Amino acid sequence: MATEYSEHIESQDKQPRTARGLKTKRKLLDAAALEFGEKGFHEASITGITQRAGTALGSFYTYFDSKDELFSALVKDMSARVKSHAASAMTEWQGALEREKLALEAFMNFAREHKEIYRIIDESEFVDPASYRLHYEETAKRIHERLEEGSAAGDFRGPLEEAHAWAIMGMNVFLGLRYGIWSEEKSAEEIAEIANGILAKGIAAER
Amino acid sequence: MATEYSEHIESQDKQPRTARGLKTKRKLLDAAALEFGEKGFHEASITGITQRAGTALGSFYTYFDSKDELFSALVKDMSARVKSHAASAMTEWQGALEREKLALEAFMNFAREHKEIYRIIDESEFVDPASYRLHYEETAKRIHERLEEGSAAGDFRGPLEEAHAWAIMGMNVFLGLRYGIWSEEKSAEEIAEIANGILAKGIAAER
DNA sequence: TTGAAACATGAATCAAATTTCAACTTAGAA
DNA sequence: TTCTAAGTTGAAATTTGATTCATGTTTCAA
Repeated sequence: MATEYSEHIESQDKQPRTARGLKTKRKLLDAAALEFGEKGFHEASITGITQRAGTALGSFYTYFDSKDELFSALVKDMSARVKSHAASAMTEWQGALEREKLALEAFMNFAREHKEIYRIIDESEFVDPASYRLHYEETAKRIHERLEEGSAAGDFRGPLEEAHAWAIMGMNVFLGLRYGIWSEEKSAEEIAEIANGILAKGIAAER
Repeated sequence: MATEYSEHIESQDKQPRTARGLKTKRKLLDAAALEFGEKGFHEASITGITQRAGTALGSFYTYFDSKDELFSALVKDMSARVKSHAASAMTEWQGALEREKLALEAFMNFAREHKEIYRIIDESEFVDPASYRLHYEETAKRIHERLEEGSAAGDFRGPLEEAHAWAIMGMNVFLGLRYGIWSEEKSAEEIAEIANGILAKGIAAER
């Protein structure tokens, strides 16, 4: 074993060692989020990224091994951001049902404010499938945990399976695309209320 | 006006004029569906497509103007196929709720049998956004019409809006991805039943 | 203050596809 | 049977953008 610590963490990208380097890497990351969000992975170019960042083309390779590696890093970063944003929005809730409403509302607002994040995660299905899958599997797992908690608390009927979580996640993602990204004709609250109505009582006529 | 009919339908690709040509174009289309489905748009190559089709590289350009144009044609074709498959599966139904179940079940089975179609439509979000949008807007419209019909028949509560249709579509698409494309651990019927349970009565505890 | 490591630069290199094209073959109407 | 339009072929031209690298500059610990 080597005596140095953390020396061979493979695929860890080239870390900056000075304040200047850190700043440059940050600029590249931010520029890349914009460029990828605007143009998509393939239309985006390293040239475009470095131009936005205001650095030389070559500087890109001081911090990243390749275009793919950068995209991958970005997806993981965005995924974490979505997660943490949702979590922080679900602090104040009365019941499990209301919590789901807050989750969707937060997601919708986040999508509106960060359309580039939505697009990057979505495109990872084709550019970095493993990250895409991980993102949605983890998201589904969190939803499923909330559902089971809700069942235990008597708010939800049981048993609710993983598939219920995927159904809810799908609803949320498509509503986010349609009413968050494509148009903002309706408020996030309004949309969240509609989805919550489905979760509360379905769409069947009163018995 | 020209006397010939249908002479200047722009962007109509180069139509074959003999049986041989028709056959070649068909081979290219089928090969392309496989190639795009397997590798995705950017990893796919014209070379790969013509090799699969067993034609020369140059023959591709006898029938298509570009790789993009071919992809676009394919998306529209696949979109129509999904639509018609779903429609033909929804013939025998007792009530509006059951009809939605049949629709999802059909979609799941179709996704399993034609994973390449699922992928091509999904990737069109980035390669040919207009077609992607059209596909989902039309699908949502059809769902919405079914919902309104269900309300009128007294099966569904009213009023059900466009957003309800998008929510249902999102559920279906994500369940299709998770339990149709990624794994077939559960039967389509089982998954459709779970989703239908949500539509029937939501997930809240009994009042 | 100074020297070595870190960082910045952008022209040049490399790689990988798409698309073109001129020569050749086949289909099918007259 | 003949002749022309339709179709086929694959090597070569183009295009496009990622990646390399030799040179110059800046940082910062000693």
